Amino acid sequence: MTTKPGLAQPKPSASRARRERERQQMRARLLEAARDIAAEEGWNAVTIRRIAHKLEYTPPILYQYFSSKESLFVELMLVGFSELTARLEAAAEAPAPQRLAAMAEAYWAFAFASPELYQAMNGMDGVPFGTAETPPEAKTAFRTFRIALQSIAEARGAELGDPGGAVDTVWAFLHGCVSLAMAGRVKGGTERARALMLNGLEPLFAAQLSS
Amino acid sequence: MTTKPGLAQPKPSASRARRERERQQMRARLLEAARDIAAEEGWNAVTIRRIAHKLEYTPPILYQYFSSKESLFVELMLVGFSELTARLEAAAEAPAPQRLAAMAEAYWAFAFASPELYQAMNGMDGVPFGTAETPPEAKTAFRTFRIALQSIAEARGAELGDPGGAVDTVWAFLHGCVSLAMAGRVKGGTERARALMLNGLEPLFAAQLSS
DNA sequence: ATCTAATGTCTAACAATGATAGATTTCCTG
DNA sequence: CAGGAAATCTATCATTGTTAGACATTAGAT
Repeated sequence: MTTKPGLAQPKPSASRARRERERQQMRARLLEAARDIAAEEGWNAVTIRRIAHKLEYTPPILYQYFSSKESLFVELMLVGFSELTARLEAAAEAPAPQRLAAMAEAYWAFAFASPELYQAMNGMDGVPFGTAETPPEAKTAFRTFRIALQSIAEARGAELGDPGGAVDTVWAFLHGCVSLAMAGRVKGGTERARALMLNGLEPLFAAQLSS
Repeated sequence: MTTKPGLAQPKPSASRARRERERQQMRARLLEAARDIAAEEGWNAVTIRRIAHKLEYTPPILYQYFSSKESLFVELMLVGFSELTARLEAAAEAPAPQRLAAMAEAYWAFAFASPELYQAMNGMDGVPFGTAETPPEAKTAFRTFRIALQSIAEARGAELGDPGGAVDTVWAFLHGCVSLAMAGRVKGGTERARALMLNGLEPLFAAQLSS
């Protein structure tokens, strides 16, 4: 043995990189398959065998890329936060007077464009969240939101008394509106729920301003 | 056959009533067992065999009282709405100036006193809600809330521009706060989440007043 | 070019789950 | 007491997530 056998140093040889890339692609394909099935038939229909079959593999293949079915769900949750962040960042570019509404509409649009991801992020049984530490993808989404809210306050010549609290408050309201709407629990349907959300947004935000 | 065999008339004979009563008691015991297990170990641990074993029965017993495991969940959801209604009604007795906060605290207290029911009511995968028609238990909770909000508005010499919309809006906010807090996604923990909820409540409600 | 070791994938099986059919017991009613 | 209905159990099913071990393929060193 010419080298210490303990920790295999990366050895960035020729095709080592390709193998790793292919591995990541396979992970992505598994995630996409699970997501597609969930989007079409709901999370109950997402089974290991269905995922594997969709890619023309056999069931145990999943465990070469994820430690369990649940860990695949967790990863999809992170994908969800990333996609949400992208939409929030885009909405933050809106001119200041409409920026608040744009953020809310971005949140809403994400939820209804990808309900399967939204469900994976919120409340789907089996996805722990607060139990472990908050994942960085969620922190990023939160930070994007905070910066946007602060910029809106600034544009009004005020500032947020408690920026973190303001984000939590607004986020909770948006989530509540989406959650009830998605469950079909708002009388006038989703269109009305969206209007109620936009109505409540402004006073809720204004109350977060200080000085 | 002396009578039409089609629809068996009730025949309210002697002990027929007791049988029916016992049947309802057994249903209640099954529901309670499921709820207890969920409260102690989470909904994932609620299995047909666990429920039956807890009552010293064999698994198929459940199907003599419920058409499926899911239908038992749905029934527990209804129990949840009933218990929530009871708390809301009690809170509606508070003096007008504190009544709004009392309603919110009642909602919060219910959620954290019976998280297993709260989860069964909201978002737990496998419990359809908006799909079918809204169950009467949920309508009752909603109505209790609406009457309370209207009474608060009246006490302030105003009225709600859109009573139904006001309830949906406030409800969404409360649900969002509880949901995020329960998932451990509010920075300062549940105590802070509760404070944020109470802070946001007033401006959100005030914006629902008209004239 | 060939041998060896690692990597990827499959076959076969496991225990646990929700659910059903049919036998069996228990209990009411006539 | 007899007959039937109601309640419960035994045994079994297909499906689920998961693992162990065999097989094949490829990478890297000789």
